[in-house]
Amino acid sequence: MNDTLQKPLRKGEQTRAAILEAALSLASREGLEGLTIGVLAERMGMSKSGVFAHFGSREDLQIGVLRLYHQQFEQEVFYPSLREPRGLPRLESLFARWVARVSMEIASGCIYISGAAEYDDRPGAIREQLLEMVRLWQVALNKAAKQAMQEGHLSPDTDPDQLVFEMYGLVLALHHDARFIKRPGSVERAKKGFERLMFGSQDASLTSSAKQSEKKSLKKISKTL
Amino acid sequence: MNDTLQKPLRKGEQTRAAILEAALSLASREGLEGLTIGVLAERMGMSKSGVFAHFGSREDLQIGVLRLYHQQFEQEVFYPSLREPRGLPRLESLFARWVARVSMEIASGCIYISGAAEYDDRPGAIREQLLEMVRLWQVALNKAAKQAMQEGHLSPDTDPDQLVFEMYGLVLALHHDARFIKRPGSVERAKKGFERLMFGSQDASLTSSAKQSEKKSLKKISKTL
DNA sequence: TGCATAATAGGACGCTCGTTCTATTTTCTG
DNA sequence: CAGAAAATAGAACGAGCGTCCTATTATGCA
Repeated sequence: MNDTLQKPLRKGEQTRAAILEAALSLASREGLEGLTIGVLAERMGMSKSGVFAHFGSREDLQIGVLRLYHQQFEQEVFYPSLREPRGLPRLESLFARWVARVSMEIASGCIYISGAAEYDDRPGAIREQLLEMVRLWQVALNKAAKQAMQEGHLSPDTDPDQLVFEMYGLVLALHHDARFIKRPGSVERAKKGFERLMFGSQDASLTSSAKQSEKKSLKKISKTL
Repeated sequence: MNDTLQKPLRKGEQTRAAILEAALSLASREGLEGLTIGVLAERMGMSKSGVFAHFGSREDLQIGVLRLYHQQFEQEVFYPSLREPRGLPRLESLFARWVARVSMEIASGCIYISGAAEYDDRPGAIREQLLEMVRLWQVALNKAAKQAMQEGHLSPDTDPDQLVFEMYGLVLALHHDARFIKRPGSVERAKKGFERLMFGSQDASLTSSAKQSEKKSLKKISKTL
C-alpha cells in the first residue's frame, strides 16, 4: 500500500474554509438555526449546490461552523492565558480575555451563548458538539480556580463550581444587556462583578445593623420555595 | 351613544384564549421563532385557517403569547412580592419567586430569556414588545433595590444597577446550566450567589495575604482590555 | 325558533427550505 | 498538453411555511 493519506490541498479546501468563515459570521448574527444555505451561497457568490457540495448536509455545515468558532475561542482566550502563571493571574486572564471577546462580539453575537438557547431542547449532533465545547470551557475555568486555591490565592473553602457559575452568569448578563437591551456600561459591570467575586466588596452588602436580623428571614424564604 | 364597549364574550374568545395557552406552552419549548401555526393547529385539533383567523398574522399571535407570558409573570412573581414590606424583604421575595418560576420552567423554558437571544438583532414589533417587558422587570428590581437602600437595609453606596445586573446574571446562569447543560444544583447556586450579593461571604474571596498584591495586578489587566 | 353573524374547514397560492441529479467548467497531474 | 478528477452550476423535487379565499357549520340574539 502507498501513503496512508495523500494530501488533497486542492482548491476545494480553500473555498470550504472561506465558506465556513462566511457561515460563522452569518451564524453569529442569525443564530446557527438561522443559518441558511441559500443566503450563504448568495453571500459567497456561488450557487446553492456549489456550496452544499462541500458539506454532506446542513448539519455538517453547522458543526463545521461550531468547530471553527471553538478553534478561534481557544486561540484568543484559552491559549494566551496559559502563558500567565498558575493561580489567580491565569484565572483573571481567562475572565478578562473572555469578556474582551464577548465585548467584541456585541455586534455579532457569541455562538456558545446563543447556541445554548437554541439547542436547549433540540437533541442531535449539533447540541452534542456544542455541549462538549461549553463543558470543556467550564472545566478549564474550574481547573484554573482550583489551582488558584492550591496556590493560596483563593481561600481554601472556596467552592470552584460556585465560582464558575457566577463567572458564567456575569458574562451571560453582559451578553444579555449589551446585545439585547443595548445598554452601555455592561462591560464595566461584568468586570466589577468579577472583582467582587474575587475580593468581596462593600458595594452592595447589608448594613451591619440589618445583617443579623435579615439572615434569618432570607433562610426562611429559601425554604418556602 | 350607548356603552363604550359591548362585551363580546363569545365562544371565539374562549378558543382564542385556549389557543394562546397552547401557543405559550409550545413557544416555551421551541422558542417564539419556532412557533408554527401548523403545529399549533394540530395540537389544538383545528385547521390551520381556523387557528389563523383568531389572529391577523403570525406576528400578532407571537405578541399575544408574549403578553400572556408577561401577565403570568406579573401574577406569580411581581404582585405577590408587593405584599412584602418595602426594602430587603421585598427584594428577596422578588428574587426568590423569580428563581422559583425559572426553576419550574426548566422543563419548558423562560420566554424572556430565550426571546432575548432570538431577538438580539431582529428588529420589529416582537422585539419591541419583549424589550419593553424585560425593561419593566429590570426597573422593578431596580426600584426595590433603591427602596432597600432608603430603608437602610443596604449600604447607601450600593450601586442598584450593578445589583440588578448581577441578579440577572445569576438567573441567566441558572437557566443556562439547568436547561442547556442539565446540571443539577443550579438552583442552590443561584440562591447562594444572591446571599453573597446581599451579605458578602468568605466563600470565594482572596486570602488576606494575597489581597494586597493582587489588587494591583487585576487593575492592570483591566486596563489592557 | 329563525336568522344574521361569528367561527371554522378546506383548499390553493407563492415562497423558501434542504437535498438530489445531471451537466459543465475548472483544476490538478502524469 | 491531454485526460482524469474535482469543483461548480442549474434545474427540479417534495415538504413546510404564512396567508388568502370561499364554503360550510355553529353560535347567539330577536
